[in-house]
Amino acid sequence: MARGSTRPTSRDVARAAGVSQAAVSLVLGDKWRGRVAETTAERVREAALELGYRPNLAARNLRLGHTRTVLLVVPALTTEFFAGVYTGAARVAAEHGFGVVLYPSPEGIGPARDPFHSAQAALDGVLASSMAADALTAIRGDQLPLVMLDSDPRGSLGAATVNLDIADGVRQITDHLLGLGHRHFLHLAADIPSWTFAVRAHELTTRLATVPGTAVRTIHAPITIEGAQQATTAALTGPGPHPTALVCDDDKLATGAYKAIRRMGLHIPDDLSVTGLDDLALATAIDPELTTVRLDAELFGERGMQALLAVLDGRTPTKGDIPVQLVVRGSTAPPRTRP
Amino acid sequence: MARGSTRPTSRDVARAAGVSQAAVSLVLGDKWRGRVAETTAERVREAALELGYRPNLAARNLRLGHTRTVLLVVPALTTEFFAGVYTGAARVAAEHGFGVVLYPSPEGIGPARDPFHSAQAALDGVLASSMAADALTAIRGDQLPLVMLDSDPRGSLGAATVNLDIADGVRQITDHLLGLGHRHFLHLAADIPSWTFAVRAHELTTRLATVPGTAVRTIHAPITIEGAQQATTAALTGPGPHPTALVCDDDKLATGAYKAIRRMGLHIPDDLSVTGLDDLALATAIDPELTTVRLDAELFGERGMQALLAVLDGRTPTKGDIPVQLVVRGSTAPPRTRP
DNA sequence: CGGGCGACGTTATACGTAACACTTCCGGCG
DNA sequence: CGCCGGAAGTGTTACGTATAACGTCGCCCG
Repeated sequence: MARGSTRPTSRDVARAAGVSQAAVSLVLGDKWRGRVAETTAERVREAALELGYRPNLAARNLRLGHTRTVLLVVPALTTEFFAGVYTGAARVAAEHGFGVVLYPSPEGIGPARDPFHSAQAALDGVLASSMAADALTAIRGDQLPLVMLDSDPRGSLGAATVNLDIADGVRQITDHLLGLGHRHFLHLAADIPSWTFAVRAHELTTRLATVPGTAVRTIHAPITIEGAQQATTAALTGPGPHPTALVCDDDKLATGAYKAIRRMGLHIPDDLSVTGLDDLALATAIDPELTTVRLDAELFGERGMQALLAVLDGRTPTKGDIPVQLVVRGSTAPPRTRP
Repeated sequence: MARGSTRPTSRDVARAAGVSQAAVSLVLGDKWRGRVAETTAERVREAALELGYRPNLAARNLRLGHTRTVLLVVPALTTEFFAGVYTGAARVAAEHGFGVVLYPSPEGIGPARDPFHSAQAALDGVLASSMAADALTAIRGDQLPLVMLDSDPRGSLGAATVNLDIADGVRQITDHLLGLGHRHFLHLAADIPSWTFAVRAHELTTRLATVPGTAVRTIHAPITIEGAQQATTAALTGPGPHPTALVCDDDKLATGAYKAIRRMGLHIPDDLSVTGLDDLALATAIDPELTTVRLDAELFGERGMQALLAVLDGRTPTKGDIPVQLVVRGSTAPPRTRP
């Protein structure tokens, strides 16, 4: 980990390349046309790459007096609406060389005053969802302390992980459906190669493998209402035996499935039992209300942050998955006919 | 605006208070017990307040070598789930003197690589939703260039505004319902004192005032499914004439109203027409699909950012509200009986 | 043949803050 | 009377970067 070694500065790069710090600044700042020889510039770039040099943005901002960064204040994160606002704003900003930082105005507690403290400068550490895995390559570029959320404990690059006990949630769902008498399952899975979804599939299939006479078929869909609807329609109108229970990877997928099932003139739960996972507000907005597994998102966030603070402090984060709870509602019932 | 005047530094405060810069740092850093006299400390604090001094965090971070700021990487903003994660993380972080900055990993385009550029240092400007009005007092504390989203063009402290043409959207809804034959309206309004909601109420009532024989009653509810459900239930079970059309301030409120109406055994749209505003994914997830007004959130974000960039550039942002579009779906129909 | 200019760099400085090391003043104590 | 120690500050430096100002050297042109 090289805990004690400090980050290389432009002067270190200069020493390594045998030039002055100013030359490094010119080359890396792309201001060297006609000021530095091509061969020298190349030497500097090599040295920078070699040392893994990253400019200290605090210093740069101090020197420059500006940051090309803008703050977007939004009422809360719950609204899809402001997600779109962010996307559009970030796109335009990026085209102009600006970055956007989000400040969700506090709902309830939170850092009430001084949003600017929140929106400051370089980072001491990173808390990352495994679903944002593509961004992690960039993150590994820096040597920042990292804690992963809902990620494979083995194979997280040595980073600490904080996980919800998703496996137990899936076990609870499966046992609930088995107890009702279901034997033919359809698994509506997210088409994202993330550990948190892999766990769902693994747990469902291994659990069912212990019960004779069961069958499960898996279909994949993007995590959108439309995507789930299409996938469900395709699966249910095809040939083969009809499932009596539909296990969805999350509540949003379940909502899409609801639409597909409704369009086909079928009834939930009489013709088909449906389960979700998350327990979003959505789960009780749809009819019938969804049987799902409640994840305590706030606790998850708290535990994640505590782990990161521990790492920053040189301590070892406490282990232990966060428990989850099955919530039975109107979308599950015994199958109408025994096959 | 004092465009040219630069921000006061700790040395300016020192000069004004007749002490050294070091003393200012001690006093404002709360490290002065036994090092500076109480009367002197008070003089420094007064001078700082007088000049509106704010420490330059880029300089502080450079000096300190850390930022007490942490990055939370989330898959996207659309999920309520990660809103909870943020809330919990931000609470714990605040308790430890840490701030949290959000980096929503890009969906589609966006600033793909280098999230750290996005998460950098102090701010050049602010883009603020009027719904986050409470945070604005803090924002006005600094002299940052500001652009307001969906805010009263008059009375925004001289800041530029970028607005959706909400008034026209409400007009389209009202005309649609009037055209179907509705005369008795119920208005389910958000209980937030924000301009964007005030516009809805104003436009609905003034439009109906021009049509003889119409009546409208307004009830307020928090923007949650539960809150809307309770308010709707209370309004519909009370005495008085029954409305045939329910106009909701947004799609989420409409979803809560759906639940209330369903629980009462009434049918949409036969017994009651319902409208929303936003056109979230939610609007087509519920049954029947919701007649609502589509807001182009991304365009809104783009226009807002363009305006802010213009201000930063010393230019005057282009004026003009962003058009919106009525989307008619299954939740509206002619009233069953003419009163 | 001299001087100027372009190529190729370097030296020095400033951004605003925090903190270490140092000075001065004064009261008290042996 | 001498000196010690705490209170009340001040002088100075360093954090890492970008850039303006300044050399140096060879070559070409008048």
